Amino acid sequence: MTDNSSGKETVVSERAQHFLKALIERYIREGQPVGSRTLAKDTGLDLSPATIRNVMADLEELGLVSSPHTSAGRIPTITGYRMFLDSLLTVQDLQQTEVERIRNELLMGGEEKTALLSSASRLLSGVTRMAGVVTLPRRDKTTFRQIEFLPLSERRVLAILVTDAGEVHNRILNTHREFKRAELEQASNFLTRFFAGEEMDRVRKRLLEEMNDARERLDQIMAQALSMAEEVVNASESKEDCVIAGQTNLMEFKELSGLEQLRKLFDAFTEKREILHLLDQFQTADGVQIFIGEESGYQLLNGCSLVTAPYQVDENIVGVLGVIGPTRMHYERVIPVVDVTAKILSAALKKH
Amino acid sequence: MTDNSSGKETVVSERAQHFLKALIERYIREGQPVGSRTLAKDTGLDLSPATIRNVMADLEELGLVSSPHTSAGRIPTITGYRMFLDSLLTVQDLQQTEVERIRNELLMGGEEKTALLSSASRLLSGVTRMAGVVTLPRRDKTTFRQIEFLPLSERRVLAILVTDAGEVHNRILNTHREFKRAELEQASNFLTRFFAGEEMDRVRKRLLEEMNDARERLDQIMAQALSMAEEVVNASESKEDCVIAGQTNLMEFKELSGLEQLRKLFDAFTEKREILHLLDQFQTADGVQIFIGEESGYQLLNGCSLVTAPYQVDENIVGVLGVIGPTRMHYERVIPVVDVTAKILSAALKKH
DNA sequence: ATTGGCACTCGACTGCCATGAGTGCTAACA
DNA sequence: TGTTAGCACTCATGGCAGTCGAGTGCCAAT
Repeated sequence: MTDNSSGKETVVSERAQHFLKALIERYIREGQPVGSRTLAKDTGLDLSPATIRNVMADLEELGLVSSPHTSAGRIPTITGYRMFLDSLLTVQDLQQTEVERIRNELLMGGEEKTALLSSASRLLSGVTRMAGVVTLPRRDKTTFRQIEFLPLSERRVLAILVTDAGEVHNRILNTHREFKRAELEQASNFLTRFFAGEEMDRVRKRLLEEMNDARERLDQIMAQALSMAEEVVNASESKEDCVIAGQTNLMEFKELSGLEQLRKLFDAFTEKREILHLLDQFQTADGVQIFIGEESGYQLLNGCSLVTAPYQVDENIVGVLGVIGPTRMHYERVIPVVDVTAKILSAALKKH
Repeated sequence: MTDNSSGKETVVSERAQHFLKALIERYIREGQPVGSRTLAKDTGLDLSPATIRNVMADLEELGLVSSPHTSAGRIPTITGYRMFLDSLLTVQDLQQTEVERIRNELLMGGEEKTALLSSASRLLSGVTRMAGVVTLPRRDKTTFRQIEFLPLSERRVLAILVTDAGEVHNRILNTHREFKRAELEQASNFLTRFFAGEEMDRVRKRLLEEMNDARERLDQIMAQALSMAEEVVNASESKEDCVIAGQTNLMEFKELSGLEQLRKLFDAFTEKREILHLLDQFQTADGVQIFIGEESGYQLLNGCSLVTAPYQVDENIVGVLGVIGPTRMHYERVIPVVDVTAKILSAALKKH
């Protein structure tokens, strides 16, 4: 009995996989434990419930499904989901018309970068009826393009920093003395020439070095220009890094309905830092990635899954976008949506 | 029987008011219908429950309280709350130490305007454990201070608009031809001199007039400068108008726990437009205002109240801040907090 | 290998009853 | 006349027992 016709112990037989797939698909649709009878009807082969039960017992032993209590049907476990996602799932591509619809909606809000990104987030949440999330390109990967100082009033100077992604940061500086317009212009020119094209984190580092240098040379004007630059560069850093839309969609799902659970999730969304940290991990891989909440330590994502895809500008991956929803989600639909959105977004950012 | 000793029909006797107050205070604490026995113990006077019942019957007839079903205690109605808030409520001032704590926390995030406002919002939500909300000063009440154009690359110009509140708006413009730095500077100077000190909506109007004018005079450069200015002025308008923090706190309150209800509320928070519209109504009055959800048509605020106070910069009311929470909230605590926060914020903005 | 049958388990639902909190009303009392 | 005590009534709540149905595990038959 130990050595069976076509399957060793630890390998899941062809047929068992088939059932696992059917079970998960059914469970995703209905959200309730699925029993042997329903499963028997669901799958094409006509087998009796009893047969199914045997297979189920096997699957349970392998840890792919489990029953919440003795006389309920089976539900997939995390590892069951994992297997499903890795090798069983079949995704059909989107209709061309739907791709068009996504493209249109994405570009509707204008072609400006930040508008595009928040459009993408809203779009994802709208189409999938879950929470859409988009990370903004990391600041330190962007490069310095230009810096300008403008006199506002005596002792107040407006510093403006432009990055090559077309982002503009500004900050009002209170200075010790009044600066003439010409002085400021000179400083702008110098700094711009000096740093243009460098990555922001390098700029930051070099600024500090140069400031030390200048202090030794007692070069007053230089020192002041540098310190002003440093202020605006630092200020440019601590901004929003992540756009999330459609959080409230998640309230619809009963499996996330524990208020406690939901609340933590929402708090995480407003804080964003943890979400961002999580998403960063997917920055590297290219293509759609799926992440099941429980797989990480983050228990606030229990019951959730994350479907992500990186997007790029000019061949470089600069950010990640995706969807957060209950683990029991319609992957076969969500995956292509995320995929396509990432591609369209990448294309739209290229033109820029 | 119709003409009673000291109270006409429609007037609430001194004593009845006392009981109403006790009842509401109790109800706010406990959240459950309060019956005659508990109320009898609660109030100082020692009267038997039976007496209380009589008074309650009167109050019910006047529409100030109601019982959810025949053998439950009484709960205040909207009009009951209104009377309570208008004439019965006694607020004690905050401890000096607490005022200090609020001041510190408010100023913690720096003294920049937007930082202050979002600090205020977070502060309110943190102290009251409900949702804090702050409207940003309306754009058209702010006045134009300065505009600048900077060349970015050929055909791309960065336009920067500074208002007297110290806000900076910027926008990248794609132009038809290349502009020299000197040209741009000239345009900046001209426009700044021309519009400085005007309110933004007037600026917008005059810009359009002048553009027509310029077209007639075939004044190329002027026309272009004006159209660039118009673009950035318009862009400056459609920004976030309202900061909300601590939404999730509202999930704690069982009276708002209907998922449907909560969801709508949260959606309104992310949309913000309706909330903003509502808050605008309190822009005028000065001092703490209390608004009970049901009193307006907005049914999404059913079960909620709004405690607001306007804040000012240099004697002019520029915005409103406050707290959204369940109608059953601790007004005697929330009111002074909102009041003090508004005052401190006003003071902090004055220095600016 | 697959199936039918049988006993068993468990959650969900139902009806029932006792309990207790609270009310309205009436009559008695100061 | 205002206050009180007492009584009958209502209703939500919680526990208990019973039923139903979905589902399982196992065993014997095909």
